[in-house]
Amino acid sequence: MTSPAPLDDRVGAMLRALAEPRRRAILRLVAGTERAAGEIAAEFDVSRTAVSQHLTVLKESGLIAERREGTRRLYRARREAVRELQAALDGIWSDALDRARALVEEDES
Amino acid sequence: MTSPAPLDDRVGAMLRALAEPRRRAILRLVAGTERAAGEIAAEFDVSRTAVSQHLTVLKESGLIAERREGTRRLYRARREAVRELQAALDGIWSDALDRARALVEEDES
DNA sequence: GCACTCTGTCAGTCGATGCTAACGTTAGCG
DNA sequence: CGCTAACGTTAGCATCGACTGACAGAGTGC
Repeated sequence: MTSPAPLDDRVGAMLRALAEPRRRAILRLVAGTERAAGEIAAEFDVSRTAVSQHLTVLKESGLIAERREGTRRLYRARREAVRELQAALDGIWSDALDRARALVEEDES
Repeated sequence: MTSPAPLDDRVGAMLRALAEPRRRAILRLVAGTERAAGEIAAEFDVSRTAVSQHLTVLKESGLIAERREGTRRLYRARREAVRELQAALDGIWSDALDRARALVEEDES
């Protein structure tokens, strides 16, 4: 499977990563185009350190992938991860249906 | 339109709201079934105050709707809001395509 | 009006997190 | 090997956000 860690953990990690505006901007930047860390950092008014930390968070959430090439590190957005997140959002309602069914059974007992 | 506030602000508010595990649990709880505030609070081991604040955050993000009935306040998840969020996530890549096109034009100049 | 219920709001505490500055690490070049 | 470039990592600081306890308000029944 694609889930070495529990699914809700990974979804939570992605949502926490996306909660930060700057991380969303970074994700948009590496969507479709692979970019190097310094290249990304140059786009923002914060230190490279801060951007590097954001990249770490995004990477650990699975939203971006890292590839090394010499001293450079290239990043790209993982669309599959976003799809997984979108599916999990749908799951909110299917879980709700399960609970509704359970309630009905309780009433019938 | 459905957007009195800029779209990215609303998306950001939703993501920030969903970043909190307890708020996700609350959202699941009111997905499909309308529930009262106290009823929701009873499901968790935190004070009603905390739950009330979570409900406020969720409401301001647009993820849930509030309806008053007597002294009670009933909450339900707004699936439309989640759909809007999912669409915004897709938008990450369409924006990327726009940028890619712009880059091509630059190269051609 | 009085009491009781259901709920939101305010003030204050404490841990989480985003930031900067200084340092460590790895790859390539002479 | 020495030097530089491109990164990540650590320590320390400031702000944010989740929580609790005490209080306030609106609705219902007596």
